[in-house]
Amino acid sequence: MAERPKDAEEKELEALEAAQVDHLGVPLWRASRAYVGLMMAGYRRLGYHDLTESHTGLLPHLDIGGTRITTLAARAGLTKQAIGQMVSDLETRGYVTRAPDPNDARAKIVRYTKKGRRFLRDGQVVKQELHARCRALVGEKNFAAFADQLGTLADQLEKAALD
Amino acid sequence: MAERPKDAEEKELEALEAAQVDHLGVPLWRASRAYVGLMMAGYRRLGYHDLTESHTGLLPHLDIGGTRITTLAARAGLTKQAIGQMVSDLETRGYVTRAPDPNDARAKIVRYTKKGRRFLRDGQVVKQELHARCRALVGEKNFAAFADQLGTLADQLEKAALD
DNA sequence: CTATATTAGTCAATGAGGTTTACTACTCTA
DNA sequence: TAGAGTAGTAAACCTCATTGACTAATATAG
Repeated sequence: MAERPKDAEEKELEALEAAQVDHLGVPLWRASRAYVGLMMAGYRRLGYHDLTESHTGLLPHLDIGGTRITTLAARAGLTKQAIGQMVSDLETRGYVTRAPDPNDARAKIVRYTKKGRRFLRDGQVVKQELHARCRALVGEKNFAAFADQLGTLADQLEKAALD
Repeated sequence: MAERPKDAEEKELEALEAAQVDHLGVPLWRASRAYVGLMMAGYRRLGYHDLTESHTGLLPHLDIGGTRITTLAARAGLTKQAIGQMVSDLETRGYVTRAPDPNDARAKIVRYTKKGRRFLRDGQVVKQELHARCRALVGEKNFAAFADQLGTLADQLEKAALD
């Protein structure tokens, strides 16, 4: 290995080393992770230690008037089984209740409890703080354009992912 | 419930409904998810069906000259146990090898196999395509600024997450 | 030149967050 | 009114990553 056995391979390695481009996926992922982390930290500071990321991701999809499992699944982009599990968790922890739908005996309606509504209210504060922080980081002037471009990117990439 | 029992609660609900702000976390998460999805789809189109997201996330951290498990863990922001598992997976699938470090008998050095280098090369193509796609979506003119702002946001949010 | 602390890596158990497959119960429609 | 479609549940499994406990090798303080 020390007496120059393969020049071709060496060249290949150098070429690979040079080609390491950093694509948009990296900052996108890092920003997303950090954002969620800060949100969870905010919730914990307010005393919500029993909620995981998936819980806090689900709750905003729940309408004030109550929502069906299937609807939640569609909104969150998950299977209804997954939502069913989360709802059970949240029920155990006292944030939501599951009641039969008077209009359809198959369906059940998930609703906030009082504790759930309190979380929702507190959550708004956390989100607004974080949003303001981002606004400051990006810069007041650029923020609107940035948010708009990010939104477009998310929309278009999701559309592209459907092939 | 139909004869106006609680005006206070009704008001509360209305207020909550109105307060649903959409924060930056949502598009950030959606864009990140879609991006990764498209990358994986690209890899699959090239015939890489045996690699998961975590594998493709790890490989770029591996230097051409080989890298220690601990170093990989630090770069990826994961525990060395987690990296150890992934490396074992990738070893089984034939993308990397694990060799003893001649300078430190405790350590092992993870290196690409020929198959691994081929993946790295193909991966560059996939990433470049996707990057170009994003560039077009955001707009040629705005792209540099956008990428820069996104990078800053990621950096700062990560720093903020350290408290 | 030991005694001790640190570092590299592994093993095993566990947990979070989902998925697929298979099923029951109800509703809608032809 | 029979059959297709829809709402939800149950169970088994998968991926990704964690914590805790451990071995072996190295570095360092006395």
